[in-house]
Amino acid sequence: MTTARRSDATRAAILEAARERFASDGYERATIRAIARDADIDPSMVMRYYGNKEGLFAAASEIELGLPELGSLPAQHIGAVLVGHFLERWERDEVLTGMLRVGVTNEAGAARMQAIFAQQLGPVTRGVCPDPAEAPRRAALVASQILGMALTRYVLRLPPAVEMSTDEIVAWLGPTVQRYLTAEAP
Amino acid sequence: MTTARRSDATRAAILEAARERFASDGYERATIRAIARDADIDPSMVMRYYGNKEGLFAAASEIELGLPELGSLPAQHIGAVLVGHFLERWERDEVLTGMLRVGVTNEAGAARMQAIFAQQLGPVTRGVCPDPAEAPRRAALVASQILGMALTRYVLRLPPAVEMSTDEIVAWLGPTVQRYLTAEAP
DNA sequence: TACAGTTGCCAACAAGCGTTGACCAACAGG
DNA sequence: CCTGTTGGTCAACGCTTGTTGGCAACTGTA
Repeated sequence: MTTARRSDATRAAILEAARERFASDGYERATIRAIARDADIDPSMVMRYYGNKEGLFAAASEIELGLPELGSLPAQHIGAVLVGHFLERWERDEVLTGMLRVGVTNEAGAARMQAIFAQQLGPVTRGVCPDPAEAPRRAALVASQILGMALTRYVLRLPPAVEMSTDEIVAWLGPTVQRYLTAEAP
Repeated sequence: MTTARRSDATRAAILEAARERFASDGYERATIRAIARDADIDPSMVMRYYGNKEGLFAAASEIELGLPELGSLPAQHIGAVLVGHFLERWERDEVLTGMLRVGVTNEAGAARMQAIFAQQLGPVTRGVCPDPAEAPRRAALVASQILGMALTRYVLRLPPAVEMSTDEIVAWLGPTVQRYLTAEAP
């Protein structure tokens, strides 16, 4: 275990500012100088503590989806629970929106996104779909619908998608996700 | 009608190079200099013919989805036809992938995307969903699923999404889109 | 007190960006 | 022929970017 450093506060401030900037501006437009300004420190500190911009991004994009255990839930409600959980997670802060934004423009961001979904959504699906060998495919289908809603609602902001309530979205998307998870392959 | 100019070939070369660059690199990283290099002309020509970078983007992102008339189709196959059409359109060239990439990072790109879907997908849904007043919402739901699949398959390239055949995708997503279009509100 | 390590700021670097204006060659109409 | 328009090149501008190294201030140890 490493002992606390005096610069921990600075490191944390940088990381927080970086997350916000990456989230709202994407990788290219989130400049180190702007991040440093937000964190009220000198740009060179960012370099000292995170090496370079890519290192900063790697450090800033460690994300926990915090998915619930689905095994203990009534099987026919899994879809709705999952959709609701993602919506809640998405509206809590801008981290996931940022990840999406960066994943689209940046190769490293896309890789990070692949890893997050494979490691965190994959296991959840493995327990509930008919043929475990098909779990990755089911997970990808679920991801396509959930990321698609996130894209239209939080990034592109298509008006009808923005105006829907979370309950309505759950009611519409829940059965879709449910089917992707538990239905027999078509 | 405007008569042909000697510079039409140059204009077209710029536009084509711009579309490819915007598609593969996104708005920020697609530099005017790189576009000009691809088109084998001087960067200043881009400025002369398209004013500035935003003008070039606007000119390069006029997109025709070319959606079919759904009125004449068997009502229960609309979903599958729509999904298949989008997949085909998406794989034909990189224009839509580029639009997606730019729409995520750039305000003007997002606006353009809103317009395209409102003008081209909106009318299609209006004819087939139970309550015409709900058409925009239905269109947004359809867009969420179709754009979500495009995102995971063509931009993020999640392996399971890439490996699925177009037929499989149509079989999985078709019923979803069908339900978003024609089912009673949940 | 002296000294080494850490933390931070400052000024500068090279490179790349969008953009501009001067300048030349080819053409068109009189 | 001259003249004005069009198509195109070239060199430069002002600015921002990521990144670097030097230098001052602080902290903890001996």
